[in-house]
Amino acid sequence: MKHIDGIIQHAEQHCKAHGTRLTVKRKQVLAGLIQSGKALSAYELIDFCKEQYAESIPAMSVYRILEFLEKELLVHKLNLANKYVACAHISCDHAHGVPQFLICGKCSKVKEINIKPSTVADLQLTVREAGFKLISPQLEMNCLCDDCFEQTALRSRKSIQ
Amino acid sequence: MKHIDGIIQHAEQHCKAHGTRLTVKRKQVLAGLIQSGKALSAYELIDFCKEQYAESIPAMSVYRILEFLEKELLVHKLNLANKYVACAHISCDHAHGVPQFLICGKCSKVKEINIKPSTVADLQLTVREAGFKLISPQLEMNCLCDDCFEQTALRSRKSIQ
DNA sequence: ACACAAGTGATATGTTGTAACATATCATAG
DNA sequence: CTATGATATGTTACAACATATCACTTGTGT
Repeated sequence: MKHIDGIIQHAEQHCKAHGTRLTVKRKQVLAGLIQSGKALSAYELIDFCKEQYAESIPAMSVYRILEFLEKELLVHKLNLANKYVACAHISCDHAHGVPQFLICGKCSKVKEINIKPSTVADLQLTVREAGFKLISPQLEMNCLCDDCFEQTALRSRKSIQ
Repeated sequence: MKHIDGIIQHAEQHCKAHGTRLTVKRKQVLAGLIQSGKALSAYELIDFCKEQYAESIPAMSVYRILEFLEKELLVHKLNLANKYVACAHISCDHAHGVPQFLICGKCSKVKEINIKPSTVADLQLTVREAGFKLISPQLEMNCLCDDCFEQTALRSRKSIQ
């Protein structure tokens, strides 16, 4: 796909600017995540790469590569789902806000949105009052996307009959 | 401990009212969680019960029991940490608000607090606008508790010298 | 007492992630 | 152009968390 190539190129520039290298394997992993368009576990990503690129990447490497991509802010780890997803703003140059992830529990679709700063401030305050320090304000919420919601609604309507 | 016995008794009433049974094993698991006073993984809980009650409960049973206790709202699962924690409001009769969990990444201490309804409303709105349905508004955030924060601050001060 | 459902045990297996160490590749100074 | 160190990748083994399946026990209502 042309679109993905563009993103990859952009990512490569980004890495060069940071004095790091976006190697072939790293490109494959990143491209796999982008192409799949959803959150994948490390092992799902391995399978995906094997099918797409006939390239078998060992689990250990995938984890290291994901770690690298995370540091470069090209990928986010979803701790709730133990999955990884390409950053929604790879090709934007503007600074990222605090990401909030909505994870569809059925199809793993992920929507990355930005939390209203006032809401973040609210949460931060509550945390401080409770005697804790926030490590990362990244929020993750288990959801259903509207598509999957429709399907389950349909199914339950059927099962009633 | 007297205090725990009281909570257990309260939980038993709660179950009876729901037409479910708080069996011996279930009591042990719940009591273990309460007594430990922090979040435990299923396997940590097994060890804890073995030491405390000289009672070895197989992993499978513990998972089933935790699932039961979760349904009864006596225990919460912390998906971020893959751990389980006794509900902070077991002995209260008032309805629960939306729980927000602050999880200390160092010592697994967990503080269960309630989110301000207005903040919850904010989040819900954002989610709906993004085309998702919230399953459970439970929030979990990776934090450091003040104690652990102090310690790491101390250590880094030392290491500088 | 009997039948049925609920609860528990035992074993195997799946999934996610890391540790430890070996090898390969790249960049560049001699 | 090769020797060197730094970075990246491969291999194996295993730890931690979780579920599937089937068998056995116990408790409850009739």
